[in-house]
Amino acid sequence: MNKQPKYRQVADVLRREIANGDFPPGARLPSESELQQRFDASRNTVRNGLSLLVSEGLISSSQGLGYEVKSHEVFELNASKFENLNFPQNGDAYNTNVTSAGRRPHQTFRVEMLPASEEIADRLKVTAGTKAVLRFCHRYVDDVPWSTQATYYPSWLVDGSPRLAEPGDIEEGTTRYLAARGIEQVGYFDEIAARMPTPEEARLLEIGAGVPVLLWTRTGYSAERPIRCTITTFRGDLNRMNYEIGDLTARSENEPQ
Amino acid sequence: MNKQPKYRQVADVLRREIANGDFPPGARLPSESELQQRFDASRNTVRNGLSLLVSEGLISSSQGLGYEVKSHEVFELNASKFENLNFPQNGDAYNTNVTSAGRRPHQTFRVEMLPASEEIADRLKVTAGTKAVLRFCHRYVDDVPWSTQATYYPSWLVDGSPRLAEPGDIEEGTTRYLAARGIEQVGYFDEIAARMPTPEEARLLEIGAGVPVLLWTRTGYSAERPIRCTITTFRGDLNRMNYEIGDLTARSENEPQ
DNA sequence: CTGCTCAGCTTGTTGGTACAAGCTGATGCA
DNA sequence: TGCATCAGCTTGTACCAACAAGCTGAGCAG
Repeated sequence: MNKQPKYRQVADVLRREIANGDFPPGARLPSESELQQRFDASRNTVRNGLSLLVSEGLISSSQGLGYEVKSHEVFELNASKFENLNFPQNGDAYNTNVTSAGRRPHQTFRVEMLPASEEIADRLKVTAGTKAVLRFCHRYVDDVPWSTQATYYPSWLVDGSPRLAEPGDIEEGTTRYLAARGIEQVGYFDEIAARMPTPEEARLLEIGAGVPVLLWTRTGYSAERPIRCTITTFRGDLNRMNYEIGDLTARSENEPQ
Repeated sequence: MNKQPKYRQVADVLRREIANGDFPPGARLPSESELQQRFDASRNTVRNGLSLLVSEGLISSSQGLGYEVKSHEVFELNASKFENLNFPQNGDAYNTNVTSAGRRPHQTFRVEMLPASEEIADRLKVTAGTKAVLRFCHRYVDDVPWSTQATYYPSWLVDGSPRLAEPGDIEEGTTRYLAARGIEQVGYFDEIAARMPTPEEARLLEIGAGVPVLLWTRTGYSAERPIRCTITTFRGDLNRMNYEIGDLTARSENEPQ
């Protein structure tokens, strides 16, 4: 007989009931005091069980309101379609993506110059501490924080393309602007990782407990060397990244059905 | 004056000290009772703070031992190089990948036939509930659980390629076996998501609290239709997925330096 | 009818206690 | 020497109590 601790039993029962649909997304769970009676446990024990489910990302709590079952409609991000010359700019892709989903995009933007961290310098193949230009974007969908995007450009590149270091949008898109100045991006290397958010990330993305962030690092290359590095953070529960590789005519043919 | 709750202060101070390097990866934190004295807080409060750091994936605890700062060496997974005819089988890629990193691969394997879930049926473009063959792999590196991989084949495909439904490896690789029977995989569609593990996943991957899983769903297509769907789960803290897109000669040229 | 206050619900924070259970090293016996 | 035991550390589980703070609806004052 493998006796589980009581707080785990509480979590297990509630988890199964949520999976069953007894508590559909958006529904409120019974209050802590009700659960105390139901499971004949102290408040702390019930809270321990509930906090397990919170950290699994299944439910969330708010003071005064109670515990609510989270819903998760995911947003699809087609990463293999971004940033070619015909469909040039990240910002554009974001705007069209969001707008075509019938939602409202909104972003804040800033530019700064700072020494490259080891991580960035490594990817840009420059010496750590070298100055780099950071173009930073904080994106919202329907006023809900969606992603942060930090793009770093090495200083040698900025010397010949000074508008990168100026605040404000580059209307034609950075990729096109660079191409016009002889810097053509011909390939990129993507890295995708997941982890729990830092407090800073949790604040920017308004992430509650139990929600990981997706980290997407894209390093763009010209034929000669790396020209930029973009680090994007997403809420893991609301986003999914897609890559199309090879011939997918079979997929797109059947899609409209 | 924005007074943070005491347990958050505890977490913030320790988090900064960990980031500072006061407690390097592998080091043990002071015990709960020491922290009680240092922060003049009750044991519950200290534990609350520590559990925050645990759920951020920064530290882990074990009964009798204490709290330890986690290290995270990541394993790189080049997803855009898998599964073409020259380098055919997932299993092969895993074995060579792991062996070339100087580590020891080990896997368990099983085959079963079961009705397709909605998720699988949708991707394989068959009716939900149709029979599908599941080939399931549980992979270890140096006896540490690394990933679970479930590949589903639609029954119409299995009819013409019966070895898929038989237990035991297909030596030449499933991709090559299928190609020999006229089913050529010409493209695939990848979806990558992150979330907190289910208890089942946490058990299989021996994941502690605060570690998300990376979910990699790859649907393979012939020129006509989807032929398989592979769902792989990884420990998010130990793995990173890579995609190479376009021309990356600049990257590989400089790599050996 | 409008708008405010407040009782009464909810969860959040902090303190306390007690015992269970896992680990380690010292002690002491054979 | 070698092995078993156990004291004394660690975290894990479970209980209790009290007050803070956020939310909602009832009910009262204007």
